[in-house]
Amino acid sequence: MTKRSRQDRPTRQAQILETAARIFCEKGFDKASMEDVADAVGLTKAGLYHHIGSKDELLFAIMSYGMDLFEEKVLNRVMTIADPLERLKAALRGHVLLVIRDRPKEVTVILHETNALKGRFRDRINARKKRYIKFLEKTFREMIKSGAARRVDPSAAAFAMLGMINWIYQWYRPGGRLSDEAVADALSDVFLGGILARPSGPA
Amino acid sequence: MTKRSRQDRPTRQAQILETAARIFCEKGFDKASMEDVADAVGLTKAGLYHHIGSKDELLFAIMSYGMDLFEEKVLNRVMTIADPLERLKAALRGHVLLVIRDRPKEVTVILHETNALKGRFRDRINARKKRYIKFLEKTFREMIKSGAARRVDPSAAAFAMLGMINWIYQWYRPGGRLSDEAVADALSDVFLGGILARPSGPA
DNA sequence: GGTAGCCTACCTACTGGTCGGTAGGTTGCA
DNA sequence: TGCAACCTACCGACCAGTAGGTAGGCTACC
Repeated sequence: MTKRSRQDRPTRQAQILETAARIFCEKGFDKASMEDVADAVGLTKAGLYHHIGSKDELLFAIMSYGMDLFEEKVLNRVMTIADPLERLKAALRGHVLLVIRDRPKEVTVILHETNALKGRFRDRINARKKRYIKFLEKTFREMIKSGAARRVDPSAAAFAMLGMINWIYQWYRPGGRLSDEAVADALSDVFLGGILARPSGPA
Repeated sequence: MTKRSRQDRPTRQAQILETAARIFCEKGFDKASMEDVADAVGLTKAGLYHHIGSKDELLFAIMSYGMDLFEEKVLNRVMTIADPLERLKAALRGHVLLVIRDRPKEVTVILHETNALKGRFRDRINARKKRYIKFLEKTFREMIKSGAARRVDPSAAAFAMLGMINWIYQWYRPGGRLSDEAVADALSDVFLGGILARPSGPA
């Protein structure tokens, strides 16, 4: 699969991945034709197929790269934090900032084209997603045990957080009223502290 | 566009909508062919086209019906509640229960095929979505003013809530560990009260 | 240093199949 | 008779993928 060149061509494979991610993101996997991708890379369709095995395989490669990005930039960096509260805060903020500031098309493709992948490809991506969910659930359980969190349902909390974050790409556009940091702050604030005023005591 | 029959055939149109919604939901709009829909309805493709104008028009009709459902069963019922806290609670619970218990395929199609619609069709659906967002933002502002809510950003809170709810269809499967009511309770709890135990006092 | 052999990276031209949509005919009920 | 509700048969467009060729570079050996 991954062709290697000494160093005269470290680009092509990466360039194809990046370009295809952008196009799948813009037009959708089904509506984007391989000719669209080939044109954008500056190849013919047959030339493109010299580098990749199939459209499905290309999609899988994009998603795998997206998961690599997420795990490298978020999950792996926070997993080792001992205190569950700090771990959650870091994951929450890191995840939001990843999708809001870096906006990797590869991650958006993961979110929007879940059903486009089939069989083993799909299973492998889903397994990596599940790993993150388990991580969140475990963190919530530890927070509850340590008294840092209320007795919320860990699974529901995990999916609520994921929903909040994974929906961002549907509405957030850079250059809006709220800055990247402001959005990250606001969403963290809502998720951690909820909407309601404290039932009693000072604000 | 919408053909009308006196009342001998109130079924066909509705049957087509419902069936097409199911199929678009299962296979995705792009991958579902009009022959798939026609077969499922028990017609040929040409027979199906006797009732509808185009595939896009069919998708628009499905989404419009989905918005009708949502507005009738949720938005219109809670809009008149005077107290903003009770209004929000009712909207939150009603919305979650709609997507979790009734699971109208039409609503799922709205969420998953946003980009499939183009031009005026898209604008009309988006306008109805925007109306709901404005409603939520206004409710949050009233809650803050009345002291029922913390000083969260109303827009961010609205999108956080929408993300949480609109993501449900990605993970919730009936018959799981949590009942419909339990999921509605858990998500309401997380969103209203947040994750943290009584905080020491954030800004 | 020349050349044979081979390889990577592409290209042109095509296939088999699918899909949205339609023209024009048939059927059966009012 | 007239019209709604279908059908058969088809079109043109497009698409994933491929067969088979070529240009140019690297390597090995003389």
